[in-house]
Amino acid sequence: VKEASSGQTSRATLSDVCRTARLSSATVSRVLNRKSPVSAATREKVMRVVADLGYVPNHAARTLAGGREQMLGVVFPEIGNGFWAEILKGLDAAAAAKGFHLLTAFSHGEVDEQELVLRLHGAGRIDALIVMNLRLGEVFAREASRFKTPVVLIDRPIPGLAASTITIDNARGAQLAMSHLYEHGYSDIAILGGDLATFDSQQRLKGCEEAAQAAGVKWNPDRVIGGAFTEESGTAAMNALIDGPGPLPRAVFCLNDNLAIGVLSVLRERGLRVPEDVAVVGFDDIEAARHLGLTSVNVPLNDIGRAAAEAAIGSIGPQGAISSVVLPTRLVRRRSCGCA
Amino acid sequence: VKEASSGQTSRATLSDVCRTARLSSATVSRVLNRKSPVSAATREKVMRVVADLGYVPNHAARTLAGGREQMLGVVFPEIGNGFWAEILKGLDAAAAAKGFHLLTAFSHGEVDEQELVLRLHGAGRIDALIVMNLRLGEVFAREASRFKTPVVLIDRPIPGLAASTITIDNARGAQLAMSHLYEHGYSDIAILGGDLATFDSQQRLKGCEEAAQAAGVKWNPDRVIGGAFTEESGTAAMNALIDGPGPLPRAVFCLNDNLAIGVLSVLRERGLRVPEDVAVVGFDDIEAARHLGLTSVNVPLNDIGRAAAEAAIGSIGPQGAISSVVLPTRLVRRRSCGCA
DNA sequence: TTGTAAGCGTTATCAT
DNA sequence: ATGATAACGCTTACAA
Repeated sequence: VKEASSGQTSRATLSDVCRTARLSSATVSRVLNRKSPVSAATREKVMRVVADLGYVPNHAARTLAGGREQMLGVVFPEIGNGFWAEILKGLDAAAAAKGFHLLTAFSHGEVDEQELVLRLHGAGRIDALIVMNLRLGEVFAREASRFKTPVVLIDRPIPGLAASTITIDNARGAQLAMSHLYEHGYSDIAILGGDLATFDSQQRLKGCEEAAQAAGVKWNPDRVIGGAFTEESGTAAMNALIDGPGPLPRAVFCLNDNLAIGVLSVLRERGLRVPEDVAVVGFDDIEAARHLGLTSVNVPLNDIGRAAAEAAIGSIGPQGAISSVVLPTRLVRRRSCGCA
Repeated sequence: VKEASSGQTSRATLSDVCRTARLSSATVSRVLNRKSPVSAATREKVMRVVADLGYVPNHAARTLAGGREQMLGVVFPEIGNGFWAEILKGLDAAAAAKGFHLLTAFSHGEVDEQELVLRLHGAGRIDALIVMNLRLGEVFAREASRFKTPVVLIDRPIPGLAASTITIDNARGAQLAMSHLYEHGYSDIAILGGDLATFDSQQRLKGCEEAAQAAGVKWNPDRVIGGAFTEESGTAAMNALIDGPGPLPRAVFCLNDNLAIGVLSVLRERGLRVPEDVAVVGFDDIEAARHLGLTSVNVPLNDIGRAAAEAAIGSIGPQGAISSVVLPTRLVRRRSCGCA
């Protein structure tokens, strides 16, 4: 064992192993990489020396010599609901299972986002890139499509970018929520959304409409209220609903839980009971939903991460293939909709 | 621009730049690394060619040639309260500001933990390692102290490991909480903890005792109840408190918010009002605290991340130094303690 | 100020 | 089955 002046172990190298084992680098490399012909005796000797010396292959050298980075780049938006935390766990589990590491980064705005993506790519630090919910436009998509590094999109496809995508069944989730509300006997349901032009919004709205048709209820676009996907937007919309000229809806379906949290607080402050006066259902099933007894559409975050990692790893190399998976959503029933 | 058969851009290399600019690799490298003497004209020419070719230095080669990885390893416990999410953001911001990337990994249990730490080290993929709240024992510490890679500990120091540490002022936080409760006029306060042998627990308990002394209240160790740092443990303890022979405490200070959440739910179910019948204060100020109106001791997660990244980066290389910082905690007052 | 050349630690292609 | 040896793309003394 070599000792540096500081007294710390300086890494053993391949040639240290070669010297000690009296073998060539080729042979040692072969046993280390489980490549073709090596005698059992040689293999054993090498393994012993490796263990003795505490040798661990240098990653940079390996990569440079043609290997893979064994690393997945992951870019999350800095802002946002914090979904990425649970997704990241799923990513990690799946990546670790296949010997991959995660290089995570947060983007701050669109410019930063592009720079980040380009930089991760360019330096060749990653074998594949996973990006979530970003604002990357089509111009960027065209540029990105020239990358050698495969890309996995979480949340929505980007037109013009040949990338794997992991999405959830937004329409089905919304449909489940609305159908459940109809089953409770509520027919006048207001729908609170954020930016209605969003991919997610569009899909969820489609699900709402399908549920209405299935329930034989006339679809009323006037009951759909846009805004932002925030708590504040929820309180504003609910206040408007109460103070406005129209009748108070019997139920409110919020296109995400943040909106629902805002709605719930308005309802409580103004003395309206949930679900007796107004029933409320959210979307996303964030942790707060549990604490508030909010019925909500669950999004399988962990599975999303897992699927993303698998898609990413599966798309690496010449054998790699683009894939896209849609994960199921399900309704979690709590107090706010009228269930026990 | 070279084109691979697939039609994708294959990365330009240093020598491509050299050839195009009619300069030597040394010169180009110098301008790229802002090293000593290069004429303005040369610099400009190189920069133009670099831009033209879309050249980005290959990271593996750079590292192999003696550079740094520019990468911080981050190991979080897979289980746990999800604190790491916010901490990670702080880490990312501080690391990105200094041109470092983050290699994140989750540990599953103690064995996996050690293996993970050793592997990240061994492969030489990281310049420093940041670990949070792990169960690494002293045996491991002795081994780890021989690493060349510096280590930063988040949450608590490990005896025998020369590492930088980022901790919070647990004692002060608990003291603030208890003092506030005393100020409200409550003198009979129960303290709910998890594992009381924990570093955090010990410090928080010390703070409680100090607050009692400062308030002139006799410190009663019998009012300290151990268990686990979970919601379930909180409900169990609160039920015991209600059903037990002793008097119902006027206030409960929970050593973390999970416990407090359990307490709150018991109180609601059993018709006891908060804070009129029993006041409750938690510790950690997790997001649920806001939704529940729970007064709690805030932990500056983002700052922890930032401090950890800075400590890590500051400890790299021969100039590196071990540092340890204690971050302040503060009380966030909401309904549950008796404040508006 | 710029160029030459020797590594850095692996992998992989030849021979042997 | 094993051994030379040439890449891989970059940094950095040392020369010029």
